[in-house]
Parts: sequence; structure tokens; C-alpha cells
Amino acid sequence: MSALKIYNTLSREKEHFEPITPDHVGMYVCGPTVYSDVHLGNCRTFISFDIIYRYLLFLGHKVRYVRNITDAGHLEGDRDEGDDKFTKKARLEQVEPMEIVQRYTVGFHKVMELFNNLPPTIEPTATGHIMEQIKMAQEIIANGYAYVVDGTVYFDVEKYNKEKPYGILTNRKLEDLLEGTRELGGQDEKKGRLDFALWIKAGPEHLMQWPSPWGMGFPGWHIECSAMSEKYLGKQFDIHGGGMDLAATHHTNEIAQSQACYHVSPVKYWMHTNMLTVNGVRMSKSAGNGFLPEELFSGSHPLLEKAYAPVNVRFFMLQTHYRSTLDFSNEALQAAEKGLKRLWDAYETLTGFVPEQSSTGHDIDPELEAKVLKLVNEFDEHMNDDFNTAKVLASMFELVPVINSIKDKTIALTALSADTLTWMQSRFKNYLEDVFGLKAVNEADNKKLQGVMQLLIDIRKGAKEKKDFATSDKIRNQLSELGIALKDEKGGEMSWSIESP
RNA sequence: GGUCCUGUGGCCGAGUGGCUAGGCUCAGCUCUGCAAAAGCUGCUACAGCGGUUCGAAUCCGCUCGGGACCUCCA
Repeated sequence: MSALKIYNTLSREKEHFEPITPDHVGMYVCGPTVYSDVHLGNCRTFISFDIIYRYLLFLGHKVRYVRNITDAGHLEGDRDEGDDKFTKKARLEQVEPMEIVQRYTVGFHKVMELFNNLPPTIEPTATGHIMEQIKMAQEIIANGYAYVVDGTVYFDVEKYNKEKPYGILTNRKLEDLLEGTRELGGQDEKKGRLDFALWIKAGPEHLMQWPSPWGMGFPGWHIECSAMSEKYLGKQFDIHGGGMDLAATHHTNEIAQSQACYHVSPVKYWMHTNMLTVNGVRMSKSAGNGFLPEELFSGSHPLLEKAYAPVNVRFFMLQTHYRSTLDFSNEALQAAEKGLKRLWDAYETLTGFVPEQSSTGHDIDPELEAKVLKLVNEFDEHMNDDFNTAKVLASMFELVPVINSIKDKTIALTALSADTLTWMQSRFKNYLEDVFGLKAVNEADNKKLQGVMQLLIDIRKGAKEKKDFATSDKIRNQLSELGIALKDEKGGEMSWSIESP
């Protein structure tokens, strides 16, 4: 089996993945700022990293997966001025900032669960780590890379850049970055145009503030991730992830802070997921083209033609590589919905095969056997190539006709060896359920319903034998109106499934 | 202006220089009381122009188009 390769933003190439501590992986992913609902674009990132987390577990690593909740210190603009997002929203709704935080944290967790994302192993909050952030700012000051102006602590980018390349993550030169920045105004207290705040002095209007060596204030946005990743994963850890939009500023500053504080580069592999777009334009709150997960699940958004189940959306995202932009459209989503149904039906069929009944030797079709083995073994290859879920799915889809042909007895079950069949069954389960986190769109595990359905199937079978098509059609048509599809299989059997909403 | 990404068949999308990804749609056939599903077959594309090569969607150059980041957003 090939070894896992990960595309590292830092080196701009795929690198062999070797954990700093063998079999143990530390992964930090930038989580949401909980001042409003997460939209579908945000979800894409968390779904991508959920797959990555699951695959690392599948490979046998012990993974510490840290994903923060930003519940303080994220300003409206990055000019280190104005209200923080929580204060603004709280004032608007006349509630406590922590009520805002609570509401959207709960909502975020609910959405993550609906998408079948596993929870991270640690989910730290910024407000819970004020002390750590203050301490880190103090050390950076002591090391000479930050300065205090009237109760606010700034990171000295230009000084840092003399020793370490500040723009290393996105391959930018300091001069180029300076060009894109506005001139310092007369009222600015920063020394350099690119300097950013580690700690910000609070005015009386700020509802969230804490005591510090520099007076009352609150942490800058970037320092929380540096402080919390160090606390739980150490000064150097394996993977740091987030959306691509965070690389240029947030992650660039994280690297600078950690370097200035601990004199080491904090992260071995930087991973960035690409954006979700609508009509080619990035989905974002400011563009007003964001879909809320609930709008998607209920189909209530004006741009949606129908409702889409969370698992279909998850599958839709898996058909694209995480580093490619993914364009959202009804057509694409409906195609994904049909594709998942086809794949999942085949998976359930496959699960129903009993390998003991298959061949022990002479009936085996060597060509088919080789084809199946090749495709099944490719799953790992594709995932090891920077988590290429789209290619794994393509390999699976190529196996669907084989599975369906065995079901229809066009291909004998004994054409495959018992070992191969068992292997295929376990790999499908491993990938579809464990790694991809997919599940049946509509679980029909209700025992009573199954009994009722069996009864209807028996009656319909009897009617068909008597060529009483009026009765048999009535059963199928009325079930169809209820959203239950009944299908005649080859050999007189019948199957049923609950239709998508 | 700077740093990058990108342009693939009706749509969505994967693609490590040579071996037609895959999904959806569409058409035909088979199966079938009908329906649905399924199976088989067909639709064989890589923005344009040059270059490197025995051979390029894949490498290089130029042109044109789209997008992201450099200002809050995963």
C-alpha cells in the first residue's frame, strides 16, 4: 500500500505524511466565529476536515483533533478598531454577548451533527483561554517582537520580517504586501502598516473585556489559535487546516506569533480547503449568496428547487477534490442525489451477498476477479493521494454494474472468490460509512413498518400471480403517493425504499 | 498593481506525458403485464496560438476568459 501524501500550502507541493510522533497526529482546524449562523460554504471546510480526520483514524493513527470556537476578539474590520462581532450583535438584539455565543454554538453543533461530522476531540473557546493568550503576548513582547501603545499590544511585522519571511505561507514579499495596504493615518498608533493587534484596549462600549497587564481589553483574533494550538498540541504539531481565505492573513499571523514566541515553525503540514461558489462567485455572508443549512434541508431558499438531505450534500462535496472550488447548483445537487442513491442501493445489495455461497475455485472468472480487486485496492491509493475522494467514488461506481449484475444473476456470485467478495464488502463499508461518513438517506429500520411492508408485498405478489393487476397496481401506486417506492426485482422479488423529500 | 488558482464533452466534475475517470442528462436496445430499477450500446472533450517530445488535456511561452487573496468571511 502506498503512503499518504498531503499537499502542503507551505511548500506548494504534495509531501509524504510523517507524523512528528509516530502513530500520533495533532490536527488543528480553525472553527467558526459564533456570531451568526454557519452557511454552506463554512460547512464544506468542516466536512472536508471531517473526512481527513476519519481517514487518519482509519489508517490507525491516534488523532488529537482540535477545532476552536471563536467567541471573542473578532473585530468587524481588521483595522483593530470598532466593535467586536459579538458586542455588535448583542447590542442589536439587546442580549448578553454570551447569549449570542451560546445560541450559535448550539446551532453549529446541530448542523455538524446533521452532516454526520464527528466532533473534534477538543473544542476550545477563546474566552476560556484568555490567560494563555495574555501570556503569549507577554512572551512576544519580551522577545522583542511586539510593543504596547496605550493599552494595545501590536505585533511588529517589519521587525519580524528581518529575521523570518513573514509572507512565507502565501509566497508574498513584504514589499508587495505593503503596497496593497493603505498608508498609516495621523491617528494611527501602529508603527507599521502591517502590524496587527495581539491584545486590544477596551473602551467602555465593549461588553466583553478582561483585565490584563496593559489594562482592560480583549484578545486579537489571531492569537487565540496560536495559544490554544500550543496548549493542546505543542509548539510544533502535524496538521493545521482551514479555509483558503484564512491563509493570507490569519494563518500568516499565526506562524509569525508562534515563531516570535517559541522560535520554531509551529506546523508541519498546512492544509487549505477551497471555496464553495454560487454561479462562480464565492459564497460569503457579505455577498449575500449564502445558503443556511436549514434552508437547504427544507428547500426554503428561493434559489432552491427542492429540499436536499444533508447526506446528499455531503456526497455532493465528496465528488470534488477539497482543493478545487465547487460550484453550487440545483442541477449538480440533483445529479449527486441520484448518484448517491444508485451507489447506496448497490452497497446494500453487496452487503446482502453471502460470501460462503461463492466459489472456492473452479467457477471463478479470473478477468472479473482481477478487475474487482484492482478497483477495490485503488480506494487506498486514491485517498493516499491527498485525499482524492472523487477518485474513490469513481472506482466504486465502476463496481456498481458488477454488483447489480450479480444481483440480477447475469453474473454468478461464484464468479468471484469468497475472499474477494468479503474484501469488497468490508472496503465498501470502511469507505462509505467509516471514512466518508455517509448513510442511508432515509433509515427504514422501524420493525413495525417493515412488517407492514412485507404484508403488502405478499398481497401484491399473490395478486400478480392471479394476474389481478388492478390490486397490484393499487398497492404500488398508493404507496408511491405516500413516498414509498416499490420495485419489482428480477425473479419475482420486490424491494422498497423511502423516497427523498 | 502584487500573490496565486483556473478554463475539460449538454451539465457537474477527476485527471501522475502514452492505457477513452466517474456521476447526471439524452438516444437506442434488452429485461418487463405496466411502472420503476437494472444491464448493454452510443454521444470520445480538453479556451486559442506556438514550442519541447516519437507522443501533451497533462511540460514551456504568448493571447483571451473566469475566480480567489492582498480589507471581515471556511
